[in-house]
Amino acid sequence: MSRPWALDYDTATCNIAAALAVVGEKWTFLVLREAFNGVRRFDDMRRRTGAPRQVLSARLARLVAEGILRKAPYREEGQRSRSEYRLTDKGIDLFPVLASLLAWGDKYASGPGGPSVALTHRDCGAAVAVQLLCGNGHVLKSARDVTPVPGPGARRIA
Amino acid sequence: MSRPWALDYDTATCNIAAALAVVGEKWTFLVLREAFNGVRRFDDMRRRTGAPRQVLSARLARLVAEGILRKAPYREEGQRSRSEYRLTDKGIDLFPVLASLLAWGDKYASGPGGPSVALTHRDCGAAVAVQLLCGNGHVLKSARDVTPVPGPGARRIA
DNA sequence: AAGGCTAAGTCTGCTTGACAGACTTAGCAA
DNA sequence: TTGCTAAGTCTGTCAAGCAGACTTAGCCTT
Repeated sequence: MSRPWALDYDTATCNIAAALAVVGEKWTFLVLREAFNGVRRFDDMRRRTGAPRQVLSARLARLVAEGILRKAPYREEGQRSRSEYRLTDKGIDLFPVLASLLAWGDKYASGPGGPSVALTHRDCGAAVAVQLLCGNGHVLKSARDVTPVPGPGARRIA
Repeated sequence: MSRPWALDYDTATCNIAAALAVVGEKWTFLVLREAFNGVRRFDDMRRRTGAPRQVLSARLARLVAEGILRKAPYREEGQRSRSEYRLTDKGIDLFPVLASLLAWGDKYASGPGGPSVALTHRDCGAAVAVQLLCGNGHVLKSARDVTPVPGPGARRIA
C-alpha cells in the first residue's frame, strides 16, 4: 500500500458518513439496542439506557422522523392510551450494525460471565453470527480479505 | 411479544454498550473508516473527516490506548520521521460494523450516483456483503429471523 | 365533576465537550 | 541558523449533555 486511492476521492459521497448522520449518536445506538430487545416504551428505554429524558425524547423523535421507528398507540389496563416505539423495516435493517458491535464487544470487552445476550436463529435455534460473504459464496475469514474499490458514485478530487 | 424478557435483565452487562464506550463516538467511526481505506496520517484524516485537530488527536490517542490502532514511524523523502496510525487485529475486527453501516447507508441514504465505495473479495473479486449466518449454515434473510436470548453473563434484576 | 394516578414528556440552570483559528514543536535540509 | 512541514497543543466561544423539578393528558375512583 503506497498511496491509498481513497486520498484521490471526495469523502462527501461516503455512505458511512450518511448513515452516521442519521444514527451515529451515542444514545441512538443504545435506543436501537433496546428496540431490538423488544423494549418499546419511553420510560423503559430511559431506565435501561440511562439517557436523560430530554435526549431520549429528541433521539426518538429523530428516529421516527427518519422512518427507523414508528409510534404506535398502546393501552395498559386502567391507563390512558399512550405511544410506544417500534422498529420499521428500515430500522430492522440496522440490525447487522448492532450485531457486529455486539460480536466485537463479546470478543474484546466482555465482562466476567461472558456475553449477556446471544443471538439465535428463530427457525433452528443455532447461534447467529455476522459474516462477510462474497458473491461467489465464499465466507471471508478476515476483513483483510476485503478490498475496497471506488464505486459508481465516487467523485475524484480536483 | 407480551413483555420482553430483556426488561428483567440488567443492561450493565450488555457488550454493545461496552463496545460503544470504546468506539461509540461520532468521529471515531469516521477515523476508522479512513483507516480501513488505507488512510494513516494525521493530516489526511483531519482533512478527510473534517474533525477538529484537538478532537482527532484525542480520538487517535484513545484508539491507540485501546489497541485498535498502533503508531508506526514513517519517513517522507527529505522530511523528519513522523508517526502514522495503523489498524491492529483488534481494529480490523471492527470492519463488519463499518461494512454494515455502509450497506445501510447505500440502501437508505445513498447520494445520486450510487455507492462511492464497493467492497470486493480480494481473492475472487466478487462483491462482499455482511450477512447473518447461523451455525447450521443458513443465511438469514432478515433480522426478524433472529431471536435474542439471555446469555451466560446475563444478570437478572432484583 | 374533582381529584388522584401514571407515562411521557418539557423546563431550568449547570457543566462538559465540540469547535475554529492561532500558536508551538521537532527533526531534516539547504 | 533558518526555513519547512506534519503533527500536534492552546484559547476563547458556543452548542450539547445532564440531573432534577415541573407539566401534561387521559383514565379511573369517589
